[in-house]
Amino acid sequence: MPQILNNPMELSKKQLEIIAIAKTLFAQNGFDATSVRDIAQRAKINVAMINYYFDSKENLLEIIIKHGIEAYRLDARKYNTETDALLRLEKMVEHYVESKFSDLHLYQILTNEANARKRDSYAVLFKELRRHNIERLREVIEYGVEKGTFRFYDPLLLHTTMIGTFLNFKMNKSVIEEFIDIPKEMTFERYLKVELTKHLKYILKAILTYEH
Amino acid sequence: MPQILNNPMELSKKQLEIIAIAKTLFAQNGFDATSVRDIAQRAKINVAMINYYFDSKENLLEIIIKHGIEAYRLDARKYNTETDALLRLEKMVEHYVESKFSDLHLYQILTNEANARKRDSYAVLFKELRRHNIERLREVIEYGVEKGTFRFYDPLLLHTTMIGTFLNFKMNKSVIEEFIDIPKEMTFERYLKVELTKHLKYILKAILTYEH
DNA sequence: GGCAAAATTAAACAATCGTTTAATTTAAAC
DNA sequence: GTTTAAATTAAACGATTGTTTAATTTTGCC
Repeated sequence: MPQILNNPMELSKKQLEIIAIAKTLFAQNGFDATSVRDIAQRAKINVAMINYYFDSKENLLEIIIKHGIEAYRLDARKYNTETDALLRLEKMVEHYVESKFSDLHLYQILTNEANARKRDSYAVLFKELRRHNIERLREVIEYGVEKGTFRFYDPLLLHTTMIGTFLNFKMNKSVIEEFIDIPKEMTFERYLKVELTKHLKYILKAILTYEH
Repeated sequence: MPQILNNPMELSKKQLEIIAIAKTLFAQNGFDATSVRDIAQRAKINVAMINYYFDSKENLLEIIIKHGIEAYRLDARKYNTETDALLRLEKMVEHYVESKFSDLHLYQILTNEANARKRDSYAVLFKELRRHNIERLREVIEYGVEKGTFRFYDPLLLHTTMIGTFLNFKMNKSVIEEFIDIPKEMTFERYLKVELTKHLKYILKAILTYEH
């Protein structure tokens, strides 16, 4: 008699532990290249427990995504306090990077799987999330235009550049390590976060204030 | 007695046909989610022929990558004819987008697999390619700086933004189709190429001429 | 036409996959 | 302490995986 998962947010400690391990493996090796036995071994549980807890491997992925996706939703209240358009933009970038870094593994899974599995329910969730964030970006741009600080620029294109830069930055760890020597006292992730924030602020300001 | 593949560039018609089909499937579904039987069925050949021609599925992937990766190498002669720094930058972007679009499927495979399989030989090739292209970008930037047209900006970061924007633009087909209505007489790919080129030119010019 | 090499086939291989079963242990409730 | 449900286990399930085998067909050459 398996435990029924009516509410995906009500997860036991053991389930959260399995989720954390599965998330890491899915992000590192991909969904298909990760077997339920890999997960079970790392979590020190019996293989059958995964089906007992999550019904199926596919459903485990769905629960992982549904459980974490809200962390990536831009919250306007986090930056709308700034009245200066440039400062508001900067604050939005900080909030944006912060939210992505809150769960890097999940975001990698989302980008990998949501594109390979366009049919599934979480692809819809991902799309809705993207639409939400593009709208938030549009608001910040239009605010700056009203204030006379910005020229208007397509938020869809800007969002594409932001997401793309973020993902590529994160994926190219090995290349970056080769090109730049990171201060000893800094972790790579910390460095990534600081430099990415700086870079994104710079390019967004440049694009939105560019006189062509 | 299988045919030995001493020179990966000497491929028969049948082999090229298999490669084309495998490339599409690997890009669409991922390497692991594509079975050799899927490939054989689509190519209308016996499953054993894949091992006969390519030794193994893994080796097929390697041959696909090695066979096509050179198309992505930036060739300075394609844009160095321009003496104006801005025009040279624009020409480089055109050449850059053109090269990526010459084989979209392969580029998707590269980004998906080169990150999941850091150990393999083609990951090294991919890294070397990236290094080459970053250096070409650096030259264009420094040329503009010498001419007094540009301010210097880190080519690694710029390259990250270019690649990332490109990949995300390409992956988000469904979102873009929702936001923008594409002229009936235009294919989505064509639209993607035109808009991406325009966008990349704009943001690069903005970043490199930004007065902060 | 005969012959050797290459190409192609169906079938089987062992390994691994996600999942289910049925038995057993643990935990909670009374 | 007994009872009932939940948790956990080892084992097996059928399906699919990449690959190999051994037999057959096709091809190119003299």
